[in-house]
Amino acid sequence: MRILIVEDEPNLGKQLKSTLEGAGYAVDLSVDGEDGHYMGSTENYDAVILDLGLPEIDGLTVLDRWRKEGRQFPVLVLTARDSWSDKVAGLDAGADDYLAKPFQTEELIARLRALIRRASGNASSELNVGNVRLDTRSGRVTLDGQPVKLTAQEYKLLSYLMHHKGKVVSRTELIEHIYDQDFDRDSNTIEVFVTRIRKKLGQDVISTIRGLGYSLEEPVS
Amino acid sequence: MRILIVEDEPNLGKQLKSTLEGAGYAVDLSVDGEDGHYMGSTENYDAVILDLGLPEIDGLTVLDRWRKEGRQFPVLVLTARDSWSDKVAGLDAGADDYLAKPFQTEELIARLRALIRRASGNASSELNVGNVRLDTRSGRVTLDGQPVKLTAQEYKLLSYLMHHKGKVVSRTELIEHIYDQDFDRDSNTIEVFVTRIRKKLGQDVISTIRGLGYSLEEPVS
DNA sequence: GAACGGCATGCGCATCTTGATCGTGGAAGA
DNA sequence: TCTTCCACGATCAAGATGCGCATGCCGTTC
Repeated sequence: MRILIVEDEPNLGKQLKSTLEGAGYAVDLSVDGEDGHYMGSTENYDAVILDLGLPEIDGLTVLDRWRKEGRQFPVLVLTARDSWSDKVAGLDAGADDYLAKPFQTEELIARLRALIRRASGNASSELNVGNVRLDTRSGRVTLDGQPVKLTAQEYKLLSYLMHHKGKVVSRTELIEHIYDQDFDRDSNTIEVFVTRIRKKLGQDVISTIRGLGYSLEEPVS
Repeated sequence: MRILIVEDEPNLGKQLKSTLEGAGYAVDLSVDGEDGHYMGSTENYDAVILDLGLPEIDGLTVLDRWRKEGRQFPVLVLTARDSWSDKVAGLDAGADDYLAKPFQTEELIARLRALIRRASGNASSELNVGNVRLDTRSGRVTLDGQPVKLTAQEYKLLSYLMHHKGKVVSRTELIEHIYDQDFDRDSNTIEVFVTRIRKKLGQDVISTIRGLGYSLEEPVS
């Protein structure tokens, strides 16, 4: 899952970035509204964290532009404490959730998770495909109830596929969502991780559609 | 489905081409307006992606010429960001949709899909013929609700037929839309794939019209 | 130094293609 | 109407192609 943070205060921004990376997200950080807007328009994010108190362009303006451009990603807005007017304005402009500064990083992560879950149309924090279960809250994966140890990248890849189960996902799409900007597009890392996941969870979990991509949901032979 | 991209910036062009090929399209790429216009006039495309900011000939001119020549294919225009005048002019000149640069590849694909769908007169992303259903979004095919595994080429062929159900489609037309330029036209690949699809989906799905081609929609016996 | 992520290589096999052969529909003639 | 023949399409099998897989190594990080 790939996140964009638009936050003008460098320290807070960096801290958030590393916290979220620790939680298993691919994170891009933008320090002003202009650049942030551009990134959000260009790249594919699964969620955006947007500080309203930006210099240059106002956060609300950025949000508004995105929505006018048709960007669908869920946006979590950060506001100064007790700024009710900001909150209302933010929700009007198309924010999906909001959080008052200062906040606990844990709460941020929880809300983020909920946001992404809702956006992909899943009600619960557990995703099931076949005998594999993935809990987005705890970040745990089980096979037939038995815990399986996945590395960070393996988890990201599996998680994305499970959030889009049934859909045929191309390698390009996977790369765009698992890595942050600037990643060599012609390398076989995706294949390698698919192989490793299959070793841990069984061959049938991820099915290959030659020439198109990968898909969850066991193939009907 | 066969797409023409007219884009002067080589990197973006190549990237688009490979992304769209990954999504299952046959793609021709042209790097200048003159050549692009020629290709569009000569070959049969299901959709065209046209950058307005071309050197030599302006993209609008190209579009205008095509329309004057009676070319009907849907055109998706790429414009510089926030260039409203370009947008208006493009739509006036006969563009079917427009997308501001920079854009997300996924959005491009979604719009392209919608364009092709609309052009073939379908409202939804699901195409139904008899007991066969094809979902263009997820790239899946079901027979009586049961998923059927098709290879990339089989899918392309079936998809084209389903987008033109009822119409008699000649073998030449199929070849032109499933492969990109430079493909040996006298071979019996089409017949082979028709046979294979029939094996997977049933004999009656594709009916043969001798001397003319193939058609979906069960024959009236 | 252990674990993980990324990269390169060679191999195997699914898929595509081709050519050859078989089957069949339809026109023409009796 | 029936028969014959021809051409077009269907099917099959073998060969070529290239995609995806596995493996091992190296650099980096913790």
